[in-house]
Amino acid sequence: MKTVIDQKRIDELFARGTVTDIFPSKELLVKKLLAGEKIRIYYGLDPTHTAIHLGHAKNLIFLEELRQLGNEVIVLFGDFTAQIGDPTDKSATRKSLTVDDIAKNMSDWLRQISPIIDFKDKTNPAQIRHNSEWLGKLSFADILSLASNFTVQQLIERDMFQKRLKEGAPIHLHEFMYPLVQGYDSAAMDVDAELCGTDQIFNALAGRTLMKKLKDKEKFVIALNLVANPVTGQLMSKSNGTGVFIDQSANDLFGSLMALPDPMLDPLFVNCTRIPMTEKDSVMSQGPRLAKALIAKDIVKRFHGEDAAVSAEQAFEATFAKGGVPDDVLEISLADGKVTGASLAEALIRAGIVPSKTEWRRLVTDGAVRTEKDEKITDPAFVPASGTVLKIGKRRFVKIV
RNA sequence: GCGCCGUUCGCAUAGUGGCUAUUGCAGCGGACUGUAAAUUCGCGGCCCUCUGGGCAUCGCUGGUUCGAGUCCAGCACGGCGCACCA
Repeated sequence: MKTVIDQKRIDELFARGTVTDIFPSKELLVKKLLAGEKIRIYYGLDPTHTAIHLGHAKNLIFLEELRQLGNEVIVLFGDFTAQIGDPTDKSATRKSLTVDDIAKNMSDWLRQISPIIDFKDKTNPAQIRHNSEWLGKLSFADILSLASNFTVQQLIERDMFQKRLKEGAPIHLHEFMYPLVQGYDSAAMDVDAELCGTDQIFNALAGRTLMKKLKDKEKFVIALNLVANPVTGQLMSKSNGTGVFIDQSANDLFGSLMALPDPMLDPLFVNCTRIPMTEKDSVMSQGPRLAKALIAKDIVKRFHGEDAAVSAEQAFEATFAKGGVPDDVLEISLADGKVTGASLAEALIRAGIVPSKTEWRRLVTDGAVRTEKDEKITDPAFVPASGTVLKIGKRRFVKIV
């Protein structure tokens, strides 16, 4: 496939604000793209867990755009590196994963990212590679020879290592070598460029160094920002409750996006949508709630399609703005045998709605349980009639059948 | 191998042998809202016949004690330092 020389689109892509830094320079890269030169670029993922949030996904969205422009894009699964564990942002050593864990994570990731990046395009599909393919073959002599390209002084400069040294925390030798190992990926695939988050710049630059030495080639490094709350500085992540995970139904995804704090609007618009920047002011001027809905719809559309996005918005309106009940309520049945006061709690536990009977009692006592008609349930041993719809808190709904 | 230190909730932290194991973040629920933020009030192992009661719980196993997260011994895991080897 030939590349697409679309200056407007290329400019928009690099001007959105999602790109933080480009090595050696943005001008050189853009010049290359505008000249119609096809670049081979990869984005690496370490399949250390299964939860992917928008902060990761938006990098893949960026990669997909480069693919659509006719470039050769590679999604690299770090199945080998995942076994080592990247020390980035970890004060302690990450525990090693088993080969089985990694395989499971990878198939899960692939399923989750398929909607946003096209692996099946007829003329220019995104490729999938695994770094065990080449890293697993290196002999000890190869590794030593690779290592000779770096000095301890270069590697130890990394913030993370400095921090650990200061704290007297351990730095294992295999962690120390991580940038080197990751850097070798670039050389093995003979890429022209690497896409990464700003937290990975150190590693990506190690790859740049290796490319220069081994292949005498200037590898570009495109560093994309990390999605963070501009007010609190919190990154999107599970531990601080700001992560939006992509493995959700259209309705849930829409809901998760609406629940984000307002300061996230800007980063979401810039990184996760492709609404033209020229329209940003008019979107934002509608007020945070409407702007958020618009952004949420655009994001849901990417994962689930236009129709699902529209109906997700409608369902959201009906359920939460008007206090209704969603269409797709989970249906549960009480005990097969004799129905007792404990039947409801047991059925809820079976369905995974509540973790224990004690927790159920607590919810009832707190006034969190009500019927469709907004009648509060106050008795934990309440026996609902068939057909009753129960609301537990704001977002748990069940129908008794 | 020797010495020192550590292991308490998802994460982080406190805990002079004493009854109910602290606090923060994250979480859940209520109020107010826009399922926003901020605020505010409440929850916090499990189970029951529920104004009450029972069983658990501080890495593991044993011990001392009327009583152990706390003291002792052993073990496991982790860290730091030293030594040995090279």
